[in-house]
Amino acid sequence: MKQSRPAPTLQDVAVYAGVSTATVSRCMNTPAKVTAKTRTRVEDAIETLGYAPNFGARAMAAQRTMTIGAVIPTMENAVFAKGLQAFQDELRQYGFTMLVACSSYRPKLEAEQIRALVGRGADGILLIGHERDPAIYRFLDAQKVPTLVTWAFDDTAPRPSVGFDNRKAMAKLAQHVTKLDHRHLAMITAPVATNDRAAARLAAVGDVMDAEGLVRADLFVVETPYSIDNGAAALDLILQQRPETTVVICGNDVLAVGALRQARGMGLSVPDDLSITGFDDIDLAVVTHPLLTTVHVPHRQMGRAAAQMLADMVLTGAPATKVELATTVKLRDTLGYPRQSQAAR
Amino acid sequence: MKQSRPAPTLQDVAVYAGVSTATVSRCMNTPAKVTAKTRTRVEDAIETLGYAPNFGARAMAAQRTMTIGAVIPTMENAVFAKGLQAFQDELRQYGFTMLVACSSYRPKLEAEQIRALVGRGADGILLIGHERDPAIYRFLDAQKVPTLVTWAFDDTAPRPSVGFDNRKAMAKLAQHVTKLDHRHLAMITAPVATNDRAAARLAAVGDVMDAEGLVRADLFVVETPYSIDNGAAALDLILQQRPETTVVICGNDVLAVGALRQARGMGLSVPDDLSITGFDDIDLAVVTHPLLTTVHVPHRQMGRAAAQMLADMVLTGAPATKVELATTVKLRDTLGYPRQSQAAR
DNA sequence: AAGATAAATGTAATGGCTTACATTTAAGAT
DNA sequence: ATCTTAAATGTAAGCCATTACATTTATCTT
Repeated sequence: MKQSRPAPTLQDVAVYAGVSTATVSRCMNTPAKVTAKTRTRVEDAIETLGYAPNFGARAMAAQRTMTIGAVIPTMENAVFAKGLQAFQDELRQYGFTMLVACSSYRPKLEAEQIRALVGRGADGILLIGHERDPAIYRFLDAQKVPTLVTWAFDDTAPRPSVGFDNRKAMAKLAQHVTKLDHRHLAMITAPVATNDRAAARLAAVGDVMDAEGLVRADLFVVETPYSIDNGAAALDLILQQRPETTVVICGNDVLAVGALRQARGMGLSVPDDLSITGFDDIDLAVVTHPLLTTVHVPHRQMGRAAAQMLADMVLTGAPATKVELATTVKLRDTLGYPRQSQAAR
Repeated sequence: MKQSRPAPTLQDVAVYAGVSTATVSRCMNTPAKVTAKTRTRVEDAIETLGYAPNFGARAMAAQRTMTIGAVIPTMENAVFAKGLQAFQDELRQYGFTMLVACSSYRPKLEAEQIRALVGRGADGILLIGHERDPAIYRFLDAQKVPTLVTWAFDDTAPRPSVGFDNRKAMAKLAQHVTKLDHRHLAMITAPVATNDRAAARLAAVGDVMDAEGLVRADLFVVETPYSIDNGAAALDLILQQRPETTVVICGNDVLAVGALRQARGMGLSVPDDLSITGFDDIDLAVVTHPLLTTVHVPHRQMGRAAAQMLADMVLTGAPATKVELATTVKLRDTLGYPRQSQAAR
């Protein structure tokens, strides 16, 4: 068991190299302050002893960890994976290391993980979406850990954030839909209770319906967790309950792809018999047939921008700001005119 | 800056609650040993002060972190994301926390990250693939950190591992290919230099060619990094250089999907004009048209099994073992007879 | 009600590293 | 050669939670 582990310490290295612990420490942190000769001697000692600095001790002594924590809902969602990869790559430029935790969309778990990350000495925290128990924000404030919210942009929220306005973005797409004269809309969305991005996208569709003289309450909504199969099942349900539906707006590409598969499996032609739209513009969207109409989100850019901002906040105590990134509607091949009004073409 | 951070300590909590630090510590670690009354008092203090235990100090004092480190090539690859998610979920059952780092297929970076993870007190390490600088294994041994290799299985390797035999798995698929009478094969693979899984898959195709009386050296190979676009470009190159090619075996699904897109974009019918196969069986594979013939890898199962094994190794010092998981060839719609011999159908 | 025993709590040493400050060594000036 | 001054190195205090051991308090016997 671990107890028996006699890992070499700074002390051991110092003795082996015949210098003081301070010198060894300097070799690792401020090499310029050490003679080349002693440095090589120390480096050799480190190598032969197989020494690795004890991070806990270092964090405690230095009061700084050069670590940023990120809590995302899940790694399985390609959008987070992509954004996070960019975030990490950029962070490395600043000398930071990233720690990830996944909350599986469970608020309790998220709170726990935030605490764990802070306890681990994270110098800054990256969070997805604004909405969470105020106690968490209070905690973060008490700990004075700079926190950045991403994947969402909300002018009214008090926190710094780098993201896009989910409501605006989805509204843009929904406008395209209504402009094509669709009157019977349905939506497949991720569960909105613990996901403010999903909720915003759903609300956006309602907004547009209102504006276009449709009845918001007429929108048929199916909530289901993120997966291709669930998207397919949801479409099935929609067609059963509301066969008059002409367009299915999906809260994300994965659900849309599932819906698309199901529609085609049922012998429907997309978009001639039924239109389907997605959101995120992940790789999936450009390999389906027909190509998915969706909303492009600049995941990479978002990750990179978030890294720069958070690094700044931590390093220079930079003031909190809000950055809004633009999304673009990608009109591809799954959105067309509703079948009733095809003559209007 | 961080320096000014007066985060509450155990001491602060103890004072606030009017007890000793030991009692506070016990409240958190062995609540049964504390009176309900004092416990609530302490918990209140923790809540109001916004206290979070300092992980570094805890690790140092307890000599154990309940943390497992994982180093994967990249999060952007869905297979790792999926496996890792399962790994993490299972790990939580045992009370462990997972730390992830991404090496971007750069051996130097991987070594660095392994060191960092060990320094962070990881009680165990999960690695992808066997092949790496022996110095790393020596280091891990010196530190006595249980290490598990996954995503690969190799009887001859001395380390414990949970995975599948990439060579065998690809050979099974290649046999299906040759059985269909393809004689002009090409392969699109990830760069093999720092990726033993990719190398094994490539080697497997050669093995089968040899066994079938083909000339291994005739296999036209294109190495390119993981991305849909790269897969597309590679197909283009193949068709330019070896127009007689009848089947393109891809090292993974992402490359295959790119190749598929390109083939169809060039007006080729798949599989009538050209066969294409993938590897991994990720979501992408079942949304393309036609459906991708590929090798199914039990990512989730692998993640779960790895978690159990590694947790055991850490907790009970369980002896190192090797577990081989089975893969299955998914014959879907992108593999058919070569065009020359269509008459043979 | 006294004594024995168990439960609850407290005391203080410990772990590995960084860094302010003290000291030694080397380089440069005359 | 001698004295300044700067560079290199050393000394030792502190960061914070855990836990063995000591002490106090509560519970149970008889």
